[in-house]
Amino acid sequence: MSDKIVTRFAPSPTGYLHIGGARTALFNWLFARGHGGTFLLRIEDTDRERSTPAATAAILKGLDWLGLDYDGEVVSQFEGRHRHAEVALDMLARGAAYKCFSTQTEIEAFREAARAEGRSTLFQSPWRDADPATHPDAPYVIRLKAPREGATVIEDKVQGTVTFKNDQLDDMVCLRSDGTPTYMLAVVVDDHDMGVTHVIRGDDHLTNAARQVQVYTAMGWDVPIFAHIPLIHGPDGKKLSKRHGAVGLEEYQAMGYPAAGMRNYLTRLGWSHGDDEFFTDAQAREWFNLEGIGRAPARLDFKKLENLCGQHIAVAEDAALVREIEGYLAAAAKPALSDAQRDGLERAMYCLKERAKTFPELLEKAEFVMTSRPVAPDEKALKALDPVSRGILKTLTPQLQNASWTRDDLEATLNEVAQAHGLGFGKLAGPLRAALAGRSVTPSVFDMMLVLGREETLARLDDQAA
RNA sequence: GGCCCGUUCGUCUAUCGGUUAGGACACCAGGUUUUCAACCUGGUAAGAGGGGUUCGACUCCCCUACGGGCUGCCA
Repeated sequence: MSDKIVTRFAPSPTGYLHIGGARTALFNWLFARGHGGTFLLRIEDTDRERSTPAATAAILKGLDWLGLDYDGEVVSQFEGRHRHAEVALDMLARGAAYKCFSTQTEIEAFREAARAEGRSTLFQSPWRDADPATHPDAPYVIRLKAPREGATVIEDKVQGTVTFKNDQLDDMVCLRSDGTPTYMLAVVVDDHDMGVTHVIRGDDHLTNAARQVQVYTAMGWDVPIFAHIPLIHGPDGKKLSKRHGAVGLEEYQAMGYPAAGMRNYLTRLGWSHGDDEFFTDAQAREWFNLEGIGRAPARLDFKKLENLCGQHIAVAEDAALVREIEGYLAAAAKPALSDAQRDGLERAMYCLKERAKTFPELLEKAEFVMTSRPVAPDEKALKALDPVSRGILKTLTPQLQNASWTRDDLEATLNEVAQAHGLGFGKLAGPLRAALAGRSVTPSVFDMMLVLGREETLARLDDQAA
């Protein structure tokens, strides 16, 4: 295949960016970027009732956070409505479509009767072969004159060859009675006009694909390559919904997952490249292919997400992490970092990033560098600061006064002190940790001393010493 | 109801007719340890059920069960 690959993500702006939609976008992006292709974004806003600018904004924000950049301008499907109508009229002119004057109440009655008799509820319009001379002066929709014999076949890259008998497919509405196009028509026209070569989308569109192929055929257009990917399910195997917790991508940012970890997890969910679990964006782009996509729906597993996120945090650059954490704080509506905190965080990052899976966890361990004197110990820290321990801290100060401030020397000094008191190092580390951080969960005491520096360290010890 | 898709350890998956069915996360046990995290060693754990086809099926076919999707002048 020498033609350039063009993919697209086409969400409808009716809410937040669904986690499943985000994965669909990711697959399209990965496929395009990995093959030197183009990744387009089109907002399916033909449903004027439900589409909102806020939802579009949420989608853009979500894609931006996930790091999925699209080529060109965002396409509004609604704005192409005249073009869509033009195609509908074209099909009408060439006899591939027809005007249907059946009212919605008539159709409803037809379906009810069909249901009652156990017949197929697919609507069969009496106007399909009507003589135009008999057309009333009334509102009408334009329906596709779909073939009734034979079958429509989808060659799907994920689902394989899927055959639909044409008598199972109805004459879909292309143009509504108010003259606006339906989604079914609009996708086909837009995908064709935008030169989309690969349609990668949720498998809830698999049946739709058959109807859409009929439009391509009616217009004599090339049918794109389809890849219908399985939907994501909740931990209980049911379709993912709000009762499972987070479904909107923005919630994941607010929970403090790094975007890189999210990308890795989402890529690996339902797609595989041998036994590779943890990979970089570059590797993902290089490895991603349609063949590796599974056919069964996958369930969300937060533990695995966390594990992957932890690995990505560990290998990320310090400055980049600080920036991403600031984004997290904003998304979670938490107080922003002060300049001093930002500096401290970056200095301490080297010892924080290897022990956290999420940003809240990282920030918890960063507390020692985020607070300023006097440090207020929490309950657990207070327990470590009993009178005896406070006494030991006091004897520590002179030793530290003259110690050279390197990890090795601090370690040696502290071990000596512990021995002098006949204690294991653990007994000394507890109070030290409490005095330095006011917390019981922190990086190693040596790292804290190094990050804090001699002066601050001694001051904090002095605050708690007795 | 009709049509379509799916079903390997708890979870994500490898396998593409011949394997002691592999890996990762999670879990359990032990080790290490300065709290947390990490790390080391070992372990538990899977082909939905039933029929075929075949010398041989997780792999191919059929049926059933279960899950999902579509069946809109929603997308």
